[in-house]
Amino acid sequence: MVTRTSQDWHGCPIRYGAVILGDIWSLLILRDIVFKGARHYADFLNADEGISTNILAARLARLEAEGVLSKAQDGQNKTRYVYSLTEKGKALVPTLLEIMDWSETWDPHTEVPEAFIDELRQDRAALAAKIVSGL
Amino acid sequence: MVTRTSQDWHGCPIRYGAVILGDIWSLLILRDIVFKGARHYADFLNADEGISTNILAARLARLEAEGVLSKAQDGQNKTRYVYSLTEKGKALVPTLLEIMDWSETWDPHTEVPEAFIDELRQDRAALAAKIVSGL
DNA sequence: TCAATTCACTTGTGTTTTGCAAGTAATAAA
DNA sequence: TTTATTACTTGCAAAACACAAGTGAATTGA
Repeated sequence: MVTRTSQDWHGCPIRYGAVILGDIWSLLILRDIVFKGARHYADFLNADEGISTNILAARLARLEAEGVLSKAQDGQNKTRYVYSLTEKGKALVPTLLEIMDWSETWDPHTEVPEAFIDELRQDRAALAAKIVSGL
Repeated sequence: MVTRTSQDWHGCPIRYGAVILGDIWSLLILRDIVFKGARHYADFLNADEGISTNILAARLARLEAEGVLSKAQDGQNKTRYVYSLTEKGKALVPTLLEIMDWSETWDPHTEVPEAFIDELRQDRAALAAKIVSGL
């Protein structure tokens, strides 16, 4: 049987995607890195979503293990690590944009800048490429 | 345009989307309804993912409360209920397709029929419309 | 007609995960 | 040398979850 923590989740594309996207904290970490310029542990902690430090550490480790994030030392400073998206991680940007489009349409409280949504709906691929190039 | 330094998005679209998509079971329920023709409680239970009955009931209730699913009596039979996607729920199909595209690309174990992936990559909007029309 | 079965759940119990507070080790700055 | 920063780990209580069993309404079969 397949449980939530099972390693054997492969085969179905939705189920595979759910390993990363089917988790609130992983989604918010990706958001922070793509749209808010988060790069360090403290950036994610201070995103005001209230993630616990142990959960953040676990999620970062999992995203790294899944090949979505990579972790590297930050220059000279040996206490700092920089988290960045791998190619596999960057390839999730269109999915994030699709979620944003859906939320903007269906949630009355969601407020995305109009220029952004216009750009998104006019040519999503171009916007995705632009965002990825700025990462 | 929205830059990485834009901090003040009043209703964050990713966070809103995470309410529904940031949950493994909700994603799998949506998959079952869109791609496997699941309509009844038992269909979701027997999807061989090992969801517990209490969790399934909780997720169906939440998806209904969020306006993604609707629940109706199944014809004469008063013990059966039919779950179906609302317009808001149908609007999630493109996101599911995007996830499938990503998984097919990045997970070597994911197996999506080639004809499906071809159709998806050639004209995703058309495929989404076709799937939605069949729901 | 009435016991058996189907269906959609709910309840109880033990386990796992999470939230929260505090602590730690390694560097860096003062 | 002391204090601060950074990225965590640890411990504990609370919540969520998995699993098994049970419930009640409706339907089917004899």
